Amino acid sequence: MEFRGNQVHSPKRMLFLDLVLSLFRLNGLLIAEGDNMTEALGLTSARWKVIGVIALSNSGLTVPGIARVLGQSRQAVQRITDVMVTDGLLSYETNPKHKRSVLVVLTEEGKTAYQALRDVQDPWAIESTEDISIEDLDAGLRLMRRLIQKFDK
Amino acid sequence: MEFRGNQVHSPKRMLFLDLVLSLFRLNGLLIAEGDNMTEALGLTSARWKVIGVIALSNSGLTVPGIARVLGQSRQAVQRITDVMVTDGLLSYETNPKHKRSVLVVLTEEGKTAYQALRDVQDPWAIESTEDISIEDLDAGLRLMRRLIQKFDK
DNA sequence: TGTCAAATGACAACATACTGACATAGGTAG
DNA sequence: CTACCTATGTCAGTATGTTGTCATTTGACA
Repeated sequence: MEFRGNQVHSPKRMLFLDLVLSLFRLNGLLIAEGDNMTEALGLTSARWKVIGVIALSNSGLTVPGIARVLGQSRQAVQRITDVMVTDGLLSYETNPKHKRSVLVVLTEEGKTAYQALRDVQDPWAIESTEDISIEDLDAGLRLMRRLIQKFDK
Repeated sequence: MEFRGNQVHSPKRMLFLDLVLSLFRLNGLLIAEGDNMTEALGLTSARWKVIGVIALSNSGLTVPGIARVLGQSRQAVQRITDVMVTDGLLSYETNPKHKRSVLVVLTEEGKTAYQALRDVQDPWAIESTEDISIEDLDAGLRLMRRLIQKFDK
């Protein structure tokens, strides 16, 4: 077979693959940003993701529930939450709706950590978007949600 | 301290954090898509990322160079390329510009794998964007590039 | 009620990725 | 040319995340 490394690319296809590569790259950069930002708080990317999801939820969340929000396996979340319970950031509470699947809640220490997270995250979010219009952000968000809906089945 | 979980959020800040969370989610979904797509080819996400970067580069790439494109640590890329050399997909060639830092190139088997990757990736890219306009894709790409430039320092 | 598929917890094996540390090569300023 | 800083290869340790498996619980349905 001849190597067709220079074959013709459809513009739309190249655009989309560029988008995917950029998304991979930005994903890594954002995790690094978050890690740097929360380093002083003793948090890591895996931890502030979990804290964020729990803090934003109104009702109680189970481990598989957190995993569904984050799009990760329940085992990965379980491992993180176990460590965070040991560290005092989270606690497991009995779930009236399920005998085995407990609810994950923030302890007082966890709430303090979330507040500290907010205190660094808010200025960061403002600064990061200071020269980007709300319209551009909204368009980007809508595009990603369309793609998420397409792939999340 | 009182828990301020319901405090006021600035619209732009919420929009941006929504965008970040969606990006995390979409990142995971795209990797899963790629893994499913390339499962039959014996590739994994880490591998098709490396193959893609090498195939798209005109000049030779070193391990740290691939890492820079992908936004990953050189050690992580080194581990992947070592395995891929063992498996016959890649080979290391002497770098005229550097005594120790070799160039990573696709072997014939690697080129075949890239072609097989293209054969499944192209229809996927077309199908994934069939109801999205080029303008929307381009706007999303420009937004991500702006953010990448902001964080990549 | 009895049965069975789905959800969950628990454990294990593996893949991926980061950081730190140290030695060597390359490039540059003096 | 020397000294110094950066880039790179290499090894080690750790964190994160996936998949697979099995037992138990839940919920729906005949």
